[in-house]
Formats: sequence, C-alpha cells, structure tokens
Amino acid sequence: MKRKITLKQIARELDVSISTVSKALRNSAEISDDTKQKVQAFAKLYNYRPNNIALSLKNRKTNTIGIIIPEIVHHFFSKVIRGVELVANNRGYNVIVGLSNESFSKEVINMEMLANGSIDGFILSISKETQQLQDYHHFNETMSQGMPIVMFDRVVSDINCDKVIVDDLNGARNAVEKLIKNKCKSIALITTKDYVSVGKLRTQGYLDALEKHQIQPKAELILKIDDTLDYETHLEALEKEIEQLFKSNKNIDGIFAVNELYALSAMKVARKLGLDIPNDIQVIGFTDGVLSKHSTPSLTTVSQHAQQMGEKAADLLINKLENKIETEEEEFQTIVIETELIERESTK
Amino acid sequence: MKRKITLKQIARELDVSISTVSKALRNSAEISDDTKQKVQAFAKLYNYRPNNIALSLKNRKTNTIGIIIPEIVHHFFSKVIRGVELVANNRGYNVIVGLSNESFSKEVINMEMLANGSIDGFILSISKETQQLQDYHHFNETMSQGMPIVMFDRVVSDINCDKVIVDDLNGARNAVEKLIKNKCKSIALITTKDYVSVGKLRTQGYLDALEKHQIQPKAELILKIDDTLDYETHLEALEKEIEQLFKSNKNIDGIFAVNELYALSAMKVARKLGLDIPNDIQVIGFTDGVLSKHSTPSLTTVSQHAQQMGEKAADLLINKLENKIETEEEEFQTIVIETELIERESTK
DNA sequence: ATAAGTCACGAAAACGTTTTCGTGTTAAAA
DNA sequence: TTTTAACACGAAAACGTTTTCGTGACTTAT
Repeated sequence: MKRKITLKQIARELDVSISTVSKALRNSAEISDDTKQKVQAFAKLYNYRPNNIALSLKNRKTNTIGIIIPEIVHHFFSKVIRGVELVANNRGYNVIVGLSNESFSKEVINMEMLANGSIDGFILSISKETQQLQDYHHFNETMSQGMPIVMFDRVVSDINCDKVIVDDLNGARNAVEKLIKNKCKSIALITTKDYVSVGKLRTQGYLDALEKHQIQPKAELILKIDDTLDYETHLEALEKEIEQLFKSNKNIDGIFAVNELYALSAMKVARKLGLDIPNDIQVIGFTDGVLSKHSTPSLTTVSQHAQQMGEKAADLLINKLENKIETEEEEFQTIVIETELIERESTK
Repeated sequence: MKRKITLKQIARELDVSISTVSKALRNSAEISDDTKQKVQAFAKLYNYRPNNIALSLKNRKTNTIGIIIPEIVHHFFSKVIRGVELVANNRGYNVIVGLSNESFSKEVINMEMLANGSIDGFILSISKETQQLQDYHHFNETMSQGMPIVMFDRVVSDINCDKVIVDDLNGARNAVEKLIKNKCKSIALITTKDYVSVGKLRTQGYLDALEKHQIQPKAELILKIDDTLDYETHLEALEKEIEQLFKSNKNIDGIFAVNELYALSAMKVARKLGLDIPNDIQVIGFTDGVLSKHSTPSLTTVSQHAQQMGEKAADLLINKLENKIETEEEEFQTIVIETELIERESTK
C-alpha cells in the first residue's frame, strides 16, 4: 500500500527543491526545459496529483459546495441535487450533501459541521420545523461570516440572499383555471397547513383563480392536511379525510392537490366511490414525479422543473463565489422558475 | 463581513502564543486555569471553531466519505444515500456525492476528483457502462493508494473489497415460488440483458424456482429488455414488447419482473388487454419503490432494504477507516442483505 | 576586464492546526 | 542557601501546496 506521492518526495528523488518541482509541473518559465521534462515525466510515472486539502488550505477555497435538504428520498429534491451536481461538476466543484430530515436541530448541526471550512457556500431548502419555529439565526450567522447561501423552493423572505423559487402561485392558478375551463363547477382543494410557504402560495393561487372567474370559494371544499405526520405511513388517515370530503360534497367535479400523493389518494378514493376520472371528476396535482407519470390514469400535474432549479441555484452560488470582487453592497437575485402544466389522462 | 476567527487572531488579541490558545481550548493540563478561562471565554464570544481543512491536512484524515452512484433520481439509490448519511453523520463523517450517470468516464473522473485527498474512502455502485466494459483499473488504483472502497448492489467479483449486496437470487426465487404456490402455471419473466449483474442473478433465481418445482422454462416466456435505453423515455417501446409477449403467449398467468417499471408496464398492458389482476394474472416486481406502493392495484414486490444497505456500507467503510491498525493481510467482508417479499394486491 | 543582465533554481513564508520539546520562573526539598 | 521539581508557557515542526524574493552562475555588452 503505497501512499500518494507528494511534491516533497519528487523533490527528494530528483534532488531538486520543492519549489522547482511545483514550478516545473505548472510549466513555469523560470524552470529550464530539461528540468521540466525530467520532473513532468517522473510525476506522470508516479501519477502525481496535487493534494486537494493542501490546496484548499492554501487558497482558502475548497471548491466544494454544500447542499442541505429536508429529505433525499423524494423525487423533487433528488432532481434538484442532480441539477446542482451537474453544473457544479462542470464548473469544477464537488457537492457535499446534508439531510435535515425536516428537523431544525439537524439543519443547524449540519450547517455548523460544514461551515467550518469544508465548503465555500450553501444551497439549501429549509426544513418544515425551521419554517414553524421561524428561527433563522444559523442562516444569518453563516452569511455574516462571508459564506454565501442560495435558498431554493422553501425560502424565507426575511433573509437576504439569492433565491430560486417556483412560481407556486401562478402554477396553482393555471391549474385551477384549467379545471374551470374544463367546465368544473365545484373544485376542491387539498392542501397543507399554512405554515408551509409553498402550500400557502398554492392555496392562494387556487383562490385567485376562483376569484378571477367569479366563483365563490367555499370553506368546506378546502381540505387542509396536517403534514407534520409522515404521510407515507399515514396513508389511510389521509384517504379517510379525503373520503369525508367527497361524501360531504357530492357535487365535487374537480380536484386540485398541492402534491402528488394527495392527488393520487384523491383518485384512489374517487375510484372507490365509483367515480370516473376524468369524466366525473378531473384531478390535477403538483410536482411532476414518477407517480404522476405512471399512475392510472396518469395524472395531469404542475411541473416545477426541479433539475433546472438545481442548476440555477448552483450557477448563482458559483457566480457569487467567483465574483467576490467585493462589489460591496452586494445584490441578491431571486430567480423564479416558471411552472408548466403537464396534461395527462386525469383531465379532459 | 467578518472572516472566521483563527487561533492566531485569538493569540494576538490575548497576547499569548498560538500553542497556548490551542492547548487552552483543548483543556490541556499544561495551561493554568486562569489562562484557560480567559481563552475559552474569548473563543466562545467570537464563536471560534477549528478550521476543518487545516485539521484534515494535519491529521491526514478528512472525516468525509465519498459515495458514487449511477443515478440519484432513483428511489433505491436515494434510500441508500439516506442510510449512508445517517450513520456517517452519527459517526462524525460528512458525505460527498458523485454521480456517474451510468457512464464509465464520469465514474473515473469523479473518483479521481475525490481521491486526491478530499475523502477518506469510497462507497459506490458501478455504472452500467463500467459493467459492460469490465474496466476496473480505477478501483484498483484507488485501493492501491490505501483508500478503501465499499461496493454495494452492483459489485464486481474480481475486485477485492468490502461489499454489501442484496440476495438477488433468493429474492427472485422466493418471488417466483410465491407465484407457483399461487397456482400460476405459466410464469413469464421480464428482465434485462445479462451484463447487468443483478439482472442476471434475478433471472437465475427465476430459473431455479422453476426447476425446483419441475417446471420446464420456456424461452418464449423470457423477455430481455435492452435497458441501455433510458426506459423513462422509451415507455411505449417497452409496452409494445410486453404486449407482444402477452399476445404470443395467451396462457400467461404470472409475471415476475426484475424492476418496478417493468412490472407496472406489464400491469398496464394486461389491463389494456382486458385481463384482471390478480385473478387472471398475478404480478410481482423487484425493488420496493413509491410506484409499487401507490400503483393500482398495488404491487407485490421484493424489497431490498436499500436504507439498510447504505447503513451497512457506511459502517463497513468507517470501521475499516478507524481500524487501520494495519492488520496486514486485510480481510474483506461481503454482507448479504436478505430480501423481503412484500405482498400487496397484485397477487392473491 | 568590469558592469549589467539573464537564467535557473532554492529558501522561506503562508494557509490553520496540533504536538513535541525546550525554557524561564517559582515553589519545595535538601 | 543551593538543588530539584513542578508549573506555565512559547518556539518550531509538520501536514502539502504556491508564490515571492533572493542569489549564484553565466552571458552579453561596454
């Protein structure tokens, strides 16, 4: 088991100084062609590669970015990671991931773990718990130490940093307008409790669409799910609630759900109640994941372009890292990614 | 924008030496209580945290592990990552991800990028292209430099390293036996081309089960899909092939598919042909992803315990890293994760 | 023959730690 | 009073780089 070779070893072996080796490898004009050739040949033979850690220390730059997300087993977030990884790699950066698991303390710990020199900047989407607690000190501290942050999807407006968000409001509005155009008269909304920023915006989009078409929103058509529960394990509870919604409102002919699972559950319940999709009820979901595509009937849904979000976020962060020309009074951007309604079988 | 504070700055500020500060913070007995208190208070005030990069350089240990996977937008792999992250974090390690995107060269590049000091060891699952090319020099080189590797799921038997694998053969056999016990007389197999190691093993499991029950395997019941195509985009092609299978073999009453998507497509085609699941045809898939759980009918499937695989892999790697007592003649383990048949609506 | 200039290289500092060893001061023991 | 021991701290090396600056040996021009 041979250790990785270092400049020092090459220098000793060739009986020159470390500086000479370093310069020779970087093709400095200071070094004679003879020596360069000798050194480069030797380095190649022993497969020399500069030690990244040493470079990071010297340059005070790690060329690594940290991404912290609430959950990785999730189509949306993994697509974002893919986007981040793609541009990060192309631009010479590595990506280190931290999972907050929707917990505030894990988010804080993860950030502290990485902020001590391991990375140059953060890309993150905040956890539900953080959204509830509204405790953002860790973001402020990190930024005050000169480490840039880019937030995506679940952002917090109080924090001044670059952001990449989905146009949740318009996405929702377009979806609901689609239902309205498709002659739905009684459109229900299945959403989350209001503290989830994106849930709130999508709810607002639903309301906007109704208002625009002079439809009176009815409270009994709005189902707010408590998603602090892990809904994967509380599937029946979810379905019960939806079934209740249907039974109390027999005239529902359209459903807009703020995520895939709610939409799928709605379809399942509808089928159970003998309703045909899309003839009796039309359904639109949010987030273009695998479920939407492969369900039967396949689900019309609002795509968020997750990968593109990741790409934008990474570009934003790396631009900031590389333009540290101390612009003073830095300016922060918010990039809005437009949604796209992907029409499938669950709507007419 | 204040930079992170360093030992040197604290030392200058308090008019002591760097060594004294360092020792005081680590509560060394060499330092007087007075000085310790002074230093510790100051450090706390300025929120001092040792610079990770400097520590890594000094200790020749980064406390970071690299994981390289073919694809992150994939339920199985993201679950593995979650497992890795979980134990890595608990044991004080960070995780840095690289995506090979099923490409040999990206796999190599990613490994080289990380092997230069950024990480202490690898966890990886090899890309399809690497499996085809059978070029494993990058693994050997990495290991010969003293960097341990743990392979999971898609492993290569020629390489001597720790491994975590799924019992694909038995998982498949059990699934097919389940179909046999459920009175299926004509069981079809939908699998991949043979170079994918796991596909091969699952195919073998299918054959074993048939043989055990004295059923003659028929070539026309075995459909081998070329999955170098991205099947997400070639869905229709896939369905066409399956439809052909059904039409040429009208008596098929059981399907075993080596992944979720094949199984789902089979169900879709069956439904289209007017067949009832599970009464006319029973279906079992492999990999317990979201699709299996939320499809209608929900899919009986072979679960691989992906998260557990990730956990085991991480434990294996970290154990190796921390027991570098130079056991000489090191020994490598292969941990086999047993599968579990999760019965749902697609079987009787 | 001397001054000036070029060439090829080495010494050393720096990045931020930890740790070994040395040393001056004070207190205890002879 | 002198020797020894304990105490509290600092200097320096090391991890592996890059880069600035200095310098000796030539070469060229005066």
